[in-house]
Amino acid sequence: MTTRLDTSFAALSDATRRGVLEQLARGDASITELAAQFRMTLTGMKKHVGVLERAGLATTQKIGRVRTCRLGPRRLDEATEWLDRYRTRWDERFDALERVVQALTREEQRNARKRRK
Amino acid sequence: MTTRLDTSFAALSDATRRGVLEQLARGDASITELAAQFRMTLTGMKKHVGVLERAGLATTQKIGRVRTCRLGPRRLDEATEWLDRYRTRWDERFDALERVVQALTREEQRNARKRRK
DNA sequence: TAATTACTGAACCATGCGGTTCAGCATATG
DNA sequence: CATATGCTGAACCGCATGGTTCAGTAATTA
Repeated sequence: MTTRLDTSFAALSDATRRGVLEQLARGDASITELAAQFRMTLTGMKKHVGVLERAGLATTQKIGRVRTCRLGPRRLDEATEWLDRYRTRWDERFDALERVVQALTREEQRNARKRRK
Repeated sequence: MTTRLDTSFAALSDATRRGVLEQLARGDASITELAAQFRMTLTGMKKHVGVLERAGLATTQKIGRVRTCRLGPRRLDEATEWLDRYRTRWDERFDALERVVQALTREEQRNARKRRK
């Protein structure tokens, strides 16, 4: 089973596609324009845009002979949400670890003082 | 060129690996335990752990014959950072779009009122 | 109408991914 | 010592990916 989260993260795992998203955030662009900017074939760029489209990160519309690409619905929320939830637990875990380390350190210092006595 | 961001996002694009991370957030685990939980070969699970390790999301340590896996350094910050930066611009863009739409709507309403006169 | 432009689809290629099996090797356990 | 356990590496499989070329088709422009 391949979830939407899978396709979102997979779409983001390519530098070219992240670049395209950043470009689209600055304004709509045609396939030709994107292909030129990233030094790539039209066909190649179209595939990347297809991936972004399937992940819901971009939408396209063909008017006349030019296909205009723009940012899609805010599907990134899912990815961000997962990272946030996960990072929280991660941080909790590291904080707990730190507390243990600090406790051990204090213990160590007490023992050191005791030894010096 | 394949950046660290690439490998981070790629590592997160698989449901099994995200599951492993969630599991590790609840506590350390051996390869055998993880393999059992996700109904998979030891070899298969080891590969997943390897991917997480290479992405800096997990670390492992072999003591005796068991390899214990735990969460790695907070490498996720990079991914979160990118998403945040990107989402900001995204939202700005959508907000701008909304303002335009609203402006057009108000214009439309004014015209409608004018027409009714 | 002729030429150019913008995209599209099929086919191909090398590489990598997710997963397996199988044959080991090292460490515990009886 | 013998056996079971836990992991590891190599090799394989089917399929997806990132990219290309080539041969179109449809829309503009001269």
